Amino acid sequence: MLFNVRVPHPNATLNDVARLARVSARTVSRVVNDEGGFGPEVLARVQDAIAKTGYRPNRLARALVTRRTGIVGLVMPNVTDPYFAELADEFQTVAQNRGLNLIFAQHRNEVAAVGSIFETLSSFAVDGLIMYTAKGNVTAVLEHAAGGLPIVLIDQVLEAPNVASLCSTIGEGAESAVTHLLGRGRSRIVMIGNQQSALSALTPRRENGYQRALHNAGLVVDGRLIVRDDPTIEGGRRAIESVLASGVEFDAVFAYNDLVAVGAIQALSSAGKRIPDDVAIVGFDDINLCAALVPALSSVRLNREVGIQAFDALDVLQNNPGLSPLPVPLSTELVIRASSG
Amino acid sequence: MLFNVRVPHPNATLNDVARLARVSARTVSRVVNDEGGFGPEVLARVQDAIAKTGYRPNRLARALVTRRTGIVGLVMPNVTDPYFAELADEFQTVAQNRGLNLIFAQHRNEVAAVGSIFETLSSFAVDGLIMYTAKGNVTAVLEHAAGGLPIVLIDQVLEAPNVASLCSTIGEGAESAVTHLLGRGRSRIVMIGNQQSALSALTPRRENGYQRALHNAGLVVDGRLIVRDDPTIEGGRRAIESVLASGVEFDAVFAYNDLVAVGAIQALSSAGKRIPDDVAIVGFDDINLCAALVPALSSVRLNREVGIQAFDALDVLQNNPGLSPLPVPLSTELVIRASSG
DNA sequence: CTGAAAGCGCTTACAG
DNA sequence: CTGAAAGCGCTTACAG
Repeated sequence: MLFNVRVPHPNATLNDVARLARVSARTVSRVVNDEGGFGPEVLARVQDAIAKTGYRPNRLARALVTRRTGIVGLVMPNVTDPYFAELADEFQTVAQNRGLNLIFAQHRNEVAAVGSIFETLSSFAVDGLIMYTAKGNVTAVLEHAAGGLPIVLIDQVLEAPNVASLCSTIGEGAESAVTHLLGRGRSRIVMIGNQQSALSALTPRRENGYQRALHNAGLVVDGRLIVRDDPTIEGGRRAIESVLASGVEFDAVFAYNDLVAVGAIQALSSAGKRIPDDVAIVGFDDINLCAALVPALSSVRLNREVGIQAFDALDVLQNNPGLSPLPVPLSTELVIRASSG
Repeated sequence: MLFNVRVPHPNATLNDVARLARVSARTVSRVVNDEGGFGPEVLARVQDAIAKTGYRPNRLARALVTRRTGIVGLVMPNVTDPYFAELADEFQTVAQNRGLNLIFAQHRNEVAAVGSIFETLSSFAVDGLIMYTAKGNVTAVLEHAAGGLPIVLIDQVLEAPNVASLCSTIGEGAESAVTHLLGRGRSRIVMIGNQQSALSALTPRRENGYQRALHNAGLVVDGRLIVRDDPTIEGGRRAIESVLASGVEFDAVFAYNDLVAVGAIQALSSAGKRIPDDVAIVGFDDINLCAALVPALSSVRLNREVGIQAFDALDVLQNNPGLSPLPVPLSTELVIRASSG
């Protein structure tokens, strides 16, 4: 039938190209995917037809048969946190370099959100998932991994088929930060922990590192120096205000993350304390803001190769269905700046 | 043929369900999409079969025929900027509420990146694009819009079929900020502009607003008070340092954005200036950080309904192919806090 | 109320 | 070196 009743799509298809080039769809497919196995004359005709029609492969149709979408799901607590924003940026860069695309989803630490994110992403047949932990998502992870979905879990250890775990050495990083402060002659170090993680099942790795550092230096932990609040600027401010109000002496602060450190600095400044002269301070995560502050904030930098490592781990899972790889540690590095120099 | 040689997919399909429920695929489709037109007994059998097989619709296959993927492309300069991170968060929330998913891409203000982003996203047959401007992307936008892709452009005006423009009233916001400072008795107001946008084709809307506010107050612009640098903390610091070094008197600062304001505050504090006593300051964008600073930073809040407006605009474009809607203004609102109180 | 047929745009065996 | 056929998992007309 020469006259098609249906409204033709504006976008040319493989068959349109084939017709114009007077070859089969199979041959066009070979050219498009650079498979070789066609003569120079045919190649020229096909290329010409592609140019004339403005043909673009439909990746949906391709994915339906190859079972590879080229889409990876990135699941995070929230991008509003600068630490996660910077990570999202890195994952985006690595994905782009590898010709992959990212569907982005936030779970905001709500268990229900994790469930629907899994539903949605797996219905799009994503090639895999890279996800940051939300409490209580273990069941959903296991279920979808068992169904064949490769999942790279970050900062959560789970040994199961089709699941890879990358885990930052947070405890070690915390220990090195506190050891650094001790080495600078500070001995009364406030530890600002995360109130929320204290409530969760996760062990407080920063606090453990803090304790080990003191122990290694032959010091005992003074419980009055350990405070916990929200992992935000406001939380840091409140935490330091409470320590100041308690009248306990201190000469350094190790904060749960950089935002907490910023809040601590605010509270210290308001109280007339000078940094680092009166109080040295070290944050955690080493977000971009650290270097821009005055004084610049020392911090524990998490391995920013995590993007590459995550996609590598995904590759391994994809090429070895059912594999249950060992957890991979991600290194941490103390970055010393003026706030504790 | 009862025995299939191919390895069966772990995931059940519509046909698997149909076979088990002893109905046609068409009927299962009706149930899954809640189209009605089936008896209660059939419904029960199908639901049962869906439960037994763990069937999940394959959205790729559905999209291939419906020509709706449920995926929208979100294109931004970069998420590392807290302003865009907060916007990404908002778009994400609205998308989730509407049952849509976001493929996320950053162009980092590189023209080449915009081109490849368009290629990729349109090959996935996304339902539409929401994008923040990169200089020189007009051709690519027009080309893909002409091809039928609905595009919502934010902070860039372009009248073309299948393109909607949402544009913040940045000039008005700037004007209100400066008028507010004048009303607080400040008359020597430093304007920190963006060096980069000065070089681009975009008119410096904040600077225009600044000038209008002074003009309305019967004041003349002192060119020595207008400085330009990068839109970053460091840029703000450098800008104020240069003004301080020049010896020109000033009693207020209006900054290109909040990060610039933070840098300005740092430079002012280092110089022993008190805020707002010696120098009042107003930022732009009203990122979350503003409220957390001490003193809290006044800022111009851009309409944070932009998420809803963008998706609404996309809806309109999708339902009216070829439409070239009028640009929609997005309101701005001055948020007064301690830094200029 | 239910189903058989065709097709979305591509790739995968297979044949020559 | 090239092509005809079948099929990925779904929906869209259409028929009864």
